[in-house]
Amino acid sequence: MAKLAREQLVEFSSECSLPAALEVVGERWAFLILRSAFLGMRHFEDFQSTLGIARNILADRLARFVERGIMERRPVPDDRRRVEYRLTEKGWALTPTLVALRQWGERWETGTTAQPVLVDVADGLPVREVTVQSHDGRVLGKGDMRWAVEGSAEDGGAPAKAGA
Amino acid sequence: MAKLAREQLVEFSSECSLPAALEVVGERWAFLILRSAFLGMRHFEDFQSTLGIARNILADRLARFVERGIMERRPVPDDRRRVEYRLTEKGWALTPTLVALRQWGERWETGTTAQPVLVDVADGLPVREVTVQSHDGRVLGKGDMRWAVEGSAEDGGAPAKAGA
DNA sequence: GCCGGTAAGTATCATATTGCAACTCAACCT
DNA sequence: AGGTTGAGTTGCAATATGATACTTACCGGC
Repeated sequence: MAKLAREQLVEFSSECSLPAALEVVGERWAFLILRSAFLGMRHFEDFQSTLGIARNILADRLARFVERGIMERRPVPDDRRRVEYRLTEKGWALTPTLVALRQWGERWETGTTAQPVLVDVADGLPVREVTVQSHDGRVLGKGDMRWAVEGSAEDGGAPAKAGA
Repeated sequence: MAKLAREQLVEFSSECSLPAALEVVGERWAFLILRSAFLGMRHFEDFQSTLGIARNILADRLARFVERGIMERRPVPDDRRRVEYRLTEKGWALTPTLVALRQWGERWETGTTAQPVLVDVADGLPVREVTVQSHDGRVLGKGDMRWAVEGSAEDGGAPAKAGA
């Protein structure tokens, strides 16, 4: 990726949506709680006992998730002690992020593929590695992409319309 | 995604590589520092001034990144006060995660596409949305994937061996 | 309609992490 | 020499996290 001028970096820093995302999922435990939710967990006690997280922290995180629209909190009609936390569409939309992070950990940290594995329901085969791809689906490596500003065609390429 | 038995969830929790990944990039500031590095920043003062992070924390994060193999620290020969921090291959491998997170923030938090945008150097067009895909490249949505254990086919497949 | 137990939290206090500002210290610049 | 820059430390205040204990509402059996 080509270097940018320093002013552009500063600008990027201030208006990028990464900080916004991190405000929601950047705290300790956030991804781990989400992972449990992705796997089907829904109740306070389940999150608590499997993760070993302190109860007050868990309560705080769940409340924040609900507040930020990542999870929905709803009482269970059958048993009025129980409450269900379930992912909203916004929450499910974090799947690629979570999978990418896990795959990175497998490749570069643990070195092993852990169970269970995420597979395609259609054929039971494991999902692909999550990658950054061009508009037409080519997998892009480190040298194949660059940061571009607005409609500036930089090296003569087509005007970059909003998208990344 | 289909639900898993509770035992499987617990097992997953303990051996999944997500915690391993989070140990490296799960702290506050980690992704923001990485973002700056992806954009081409290399020096302590640049990270510090653009991010506004406390100097001691920055020093700590950079040292940890180096320790974990995400960045490489090397003195600049021309000016022996200066030090360069640059991403290793392992660090660059976090690109999909970072891009996925940023895209999520754009879609669900800020609602706008921020500058600069990541584009394909070949044609200058913005990269695709990062998605989870099947082995043959179909984009998989929430209902199109499930967690499966070992080489077990569909439901009731081979006995799920624990461990690994 | 009491009793032991479960579910989802709060409250309290100890420990860790972060943030801020000032300081060091070698190296460069003039 | 004297001032400045780059890359950090140091010391202390402000937050966040963690470990228990406690509370409240509810269930199911008797």
